[in-house]
Amino acid sequence: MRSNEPDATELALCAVFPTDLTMLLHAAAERMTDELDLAAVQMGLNDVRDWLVLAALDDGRPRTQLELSRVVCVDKTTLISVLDRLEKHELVVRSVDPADRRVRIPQITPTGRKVYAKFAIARDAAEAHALDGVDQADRALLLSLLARIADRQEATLSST
Amino acid sequence: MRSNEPDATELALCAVFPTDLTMLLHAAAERMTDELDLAAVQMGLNDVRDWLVLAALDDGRPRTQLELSRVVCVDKTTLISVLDRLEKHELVVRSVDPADRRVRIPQITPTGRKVYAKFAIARDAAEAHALDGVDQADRALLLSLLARIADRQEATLSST
DNA sequence: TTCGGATCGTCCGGGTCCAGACGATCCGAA
DNA sequence: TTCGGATCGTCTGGACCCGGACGATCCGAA
Repeated sequence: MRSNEPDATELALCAVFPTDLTMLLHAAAERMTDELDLAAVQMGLNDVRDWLVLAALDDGRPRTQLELSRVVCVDKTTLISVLDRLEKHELVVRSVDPADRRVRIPQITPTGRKVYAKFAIARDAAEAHALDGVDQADRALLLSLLARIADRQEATLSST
Repeated sequence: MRSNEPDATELALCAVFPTDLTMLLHAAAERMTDELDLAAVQMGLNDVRDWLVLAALDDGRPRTQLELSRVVCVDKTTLISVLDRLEKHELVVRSVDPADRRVRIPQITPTGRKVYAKFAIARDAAEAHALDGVDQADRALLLSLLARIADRQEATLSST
């Protein structure tokens, strides 16, 4: 029950760390994920990694599992369980590369493509909702700054 | 060794999902966290939760563990292990509220304050680095949009 | 005072994650 | 051809996370 202290404790971390970039990034990502996870489970996907992998596969470009794990930033061992689940639901198939029988090429199936398309609609709606009332220029700026932050670290990492 | 395929596979997920808000939020948060985790470990903290808790305690406002767990968005059971670790390193102490012996009031110690201050410098440097070259107005816009996204969902949640 | 329900911090069980080890396979050198 | 090192996907051990249950404590009603 929240009848005792309805809003006193509800001050989210934004109230405590109003200007901390990292905190805000986390909180915002969390909020979006929560909303999308809800949509994802409704159509049989498990969590953010499922549709993340599906999204990466949706462009049809062949990738090995290792490449895929790097692209979506999921540990290769964890990726196995994701692919196992998706394959069980017949959303992807793993085919062996005839040129190199060590590697598996996960591919999205027509069913998988359909599920992902349906999910993409929900995703776009959620993102549009989150940015409701923000004009186009500001949205573009937000996205570009985020992309800049996301990419920046590659330089600092490779300097080791 | 990255001598074989140095940059071919390095195209991060921004290249795959250039316009997806949620993805970018995740990636950006991840990058910042990676950088800050590095700084945190160097001064004896464990991961993002440690300095998150420390940051919340640094304002000196007394909070119960339950309140604290809500503020920093950490499960109350997980918070216990965080506090155990911080207390072992003498960065915080748990004192019993004399008015209600059920509750514990975690408080930051002078040592903890010192460690956090040191970390805060590294954090500010990392964030300044991430936004290097972005003018003040754009930074403010970024922060406000992130805060907006982070807070937005409370409304949609409480509507249930 | 006594007592039942509510709330605090903590503990336990099942599930998940990831570093490291492993077999299978490729490829270049001899 | 043969062989040693490198790389692929998979498996496994130990650590972590969190929902639910627990004892301790508070507080209002009788």
